[in-house]
Amino acid sequence: MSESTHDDPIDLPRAADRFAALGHQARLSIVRCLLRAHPVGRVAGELQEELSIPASTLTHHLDALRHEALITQTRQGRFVRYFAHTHALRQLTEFLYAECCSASDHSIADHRAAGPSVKHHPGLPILQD
Amino acid sequence: MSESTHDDPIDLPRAADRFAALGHQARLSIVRCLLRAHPVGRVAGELQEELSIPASTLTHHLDALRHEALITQTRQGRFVRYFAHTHALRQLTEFLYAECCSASDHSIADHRAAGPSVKHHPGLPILQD
DNA sequence: CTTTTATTTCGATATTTCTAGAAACATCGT
DNA sequence: ACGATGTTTCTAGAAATATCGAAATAAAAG
Repeated sequence: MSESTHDDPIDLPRAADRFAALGHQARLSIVRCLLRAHPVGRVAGELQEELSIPASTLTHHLDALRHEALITQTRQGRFVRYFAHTHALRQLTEFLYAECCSASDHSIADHRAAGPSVKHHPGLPILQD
Repeated sequence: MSESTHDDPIDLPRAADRFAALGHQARLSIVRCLLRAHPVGRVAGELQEELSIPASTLTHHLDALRHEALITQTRQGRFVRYFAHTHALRQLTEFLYAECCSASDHSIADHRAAGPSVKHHPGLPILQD
């Protein structure tokens, strides 16, 4: 029990790149499929069938995910098996969660409450109610 | 204790669009800034100063985030104040986490170990070495 | 009502990303 | 060695996204 969720916190530019990698339907499908198949993984052909896209397009997306270290690959004979890189994915959720957990959900409901008012110097946006 | 984190689970195309919205350095910076400032929020001018980008570019990114419901806005006199939409952001982390939590971290370390062999029909991808 | 401040809209350009066929490469079975 | 199968590389056109100045809009201040 030494390795619960010990992180290297991820930096913002990297997080943005990784979010971008997930920001495509085909690639997010791949990642979800690999997470569900974890730790067995899936070979490229299986992914291709699941996604119904041309092989070259699939490879392109797999490269993009691999470049961001969100998945890994290994050759098994004629097949290439892909795996979700769960640690990298967890880092990503934690990037948001770290900031998000302390934020309670006031904002949406009471927008109006956010009141401007009480201005000091003109030009300085004060919040306060 | 009624409203812990009860979700509408988010569907994949929407999740992909939202990840894409986060997949840009400027926009991720905006979101992080708004989360840190939550629930006070930030007016556009404050965000612009923090990011050091032209106003029109900032608006463009704010529109993109708003279109994906990741942030909200409200006018306060001459100012427009922006807020993180924490629920939508949480949904997004949960989209990954839901699949990710059950996936323990075997894959990276023992790629080679990937599993049993026993090939049946040629053409069926079996794992194992 | 004119000016000043805050922000958005418009428009045009630059850049990146996506898509997918064809050809190449890798490995297995015979 | 040959043929079949699985996957990647190459290529190029199409589509989407990013950038930002200039003009337009909104609201307060003078």
